[in-house]
Amino acid sequence: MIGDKDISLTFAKGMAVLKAFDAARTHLSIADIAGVTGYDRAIVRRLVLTLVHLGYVRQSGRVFSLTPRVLVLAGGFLQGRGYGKNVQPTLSAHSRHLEEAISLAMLDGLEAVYVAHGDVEDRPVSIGFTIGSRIPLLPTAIGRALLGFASDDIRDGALSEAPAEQFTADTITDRAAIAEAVAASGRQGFALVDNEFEPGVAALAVPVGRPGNVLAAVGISGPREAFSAPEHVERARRALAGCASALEPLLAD
Amino acid sequence: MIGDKDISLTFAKGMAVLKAFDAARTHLSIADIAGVTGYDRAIVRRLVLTLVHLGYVRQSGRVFSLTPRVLVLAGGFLQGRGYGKNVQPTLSAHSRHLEEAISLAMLDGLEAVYVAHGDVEDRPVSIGFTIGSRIPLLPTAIGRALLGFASDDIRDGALSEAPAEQFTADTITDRAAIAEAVAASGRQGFALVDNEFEPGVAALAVPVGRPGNVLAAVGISGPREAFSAPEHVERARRALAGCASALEPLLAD
DNA sequence: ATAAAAATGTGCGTTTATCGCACAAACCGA
DNA sequence: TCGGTTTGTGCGATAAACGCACATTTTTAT
Repeated sequence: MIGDKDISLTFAKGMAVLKAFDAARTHLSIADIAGVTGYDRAIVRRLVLTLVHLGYVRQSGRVFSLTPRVLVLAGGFLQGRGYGKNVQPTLSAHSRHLEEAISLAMLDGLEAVYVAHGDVEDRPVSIGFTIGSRIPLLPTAIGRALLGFASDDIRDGALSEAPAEQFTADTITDRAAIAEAVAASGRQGFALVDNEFEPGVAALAVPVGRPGNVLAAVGISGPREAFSAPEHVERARRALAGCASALEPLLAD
Repeated sequence: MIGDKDISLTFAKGMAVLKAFDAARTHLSIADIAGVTGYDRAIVRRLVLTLVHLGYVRQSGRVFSLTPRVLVLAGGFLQGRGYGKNVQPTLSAHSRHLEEAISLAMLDGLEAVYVAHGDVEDRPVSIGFTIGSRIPLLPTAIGRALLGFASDDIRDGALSEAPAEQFTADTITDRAAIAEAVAASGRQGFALVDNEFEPGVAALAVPVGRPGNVLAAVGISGPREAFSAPEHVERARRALAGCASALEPLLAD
């Protein structure tokens, strides 16, 4: 465990300021950031000006916003693992073959993060996820696929601590019921979620990796009607499993 | 100008440590990071352990590497501007229509950064760029398209300070000649680069925005033979110009 | 247009966190 | 197994950061 003496408080505060800029908050004043982070206004001022100085944030009057330079930090992760050369083409090829846009996500604490995305023609845009989008674990197919193959401690931790928010009328929020759904996902090697996260939307996901060591999950989503035929679901499941197999060697460190 | 007293040195050091992880360096030891950043080993140790504590970096033995959580920082930029709902679908639709994978990049200091990417069937993967990939300005179509529409000070600064590296035998490295090519790009509203950045590859790019206020650039690349027919280039230019027009309102702050 | 409220800029004394060195311990490579 | 390299750690010194209060600027409401 990292001791207090090994933590740089100033750096941690700085990262909290950087993190204050998110999907819901793009243009923030010093007072806004102080509100979000809880830090004194003078602290926030120095830290955000440091980000401006480094080029990660721009200032327009009293309002600050992120610059594309923050993408370079993500590029450090994606480029370093050859995502552009290997993962993305694999995902794109399987998306075209399945004629569904396949997404790839990874566990990140008590949620998942979109890491890559295959594209296909004329797919309806739902929530509009991008690389870096956060996905709740408990009500989503990708989340349940990840947890179903996660190690015991990670799964149990998420099942007891991840937010169990009501997204639709059908969202299961009872943690015991979610645990059972996750266990079933683990046994059958896929997760199917119907109308629990996005109204009118179903999703199917398959883990990448092996039980106890989940690297990622791949999944598709669409109007729930598209998932009502069992043979269609089975065809999609097989295709996602094929995609997962192809991706596994590319994602192993 | 931000005064020294408004800069947090510790936070700036921390960001330098985070930035040490890049396309070429994914797994780094404390000694490696100290080498890359020039900071004392003890400083580096505290800062990288802070990143581990915050979940952006993982430690395996003596080696540290980025986690998917850094993508969430990028998500702050992408999600906040609706890239998933608006920019990406527009880029994808234009890519399918043109039957070429169109990339979107933005200026970032003395280089450009890939921000989004359209996908098409069976496109050869060249360098394997991803979101966050850095692109040199002087030898690339996207770079020249950006500079051709940039404000005078940005363009002149880049022309004198951006690296003028020799990527191929055909790379123009004479700054006066590059300046002329950039000026031509600005006048004609597009840049065409042939075999200057990737051997055997040509690229075409169009700026998004208006002269003096460039928001981004869109571009395609492929085997130079594909760009040899003037009517093909003109067709692609028109399509990219249409894509740029469609994207402009989406990218304006 | 004006006044009040809110936000920001700034200086600076105080405080705390960070620095950085040296030695011990652990790890790695030959 | 041993030597070289790297890392862990403690801790006194110091620099950086804190944080408060007042001045200034900006914004909002009337």
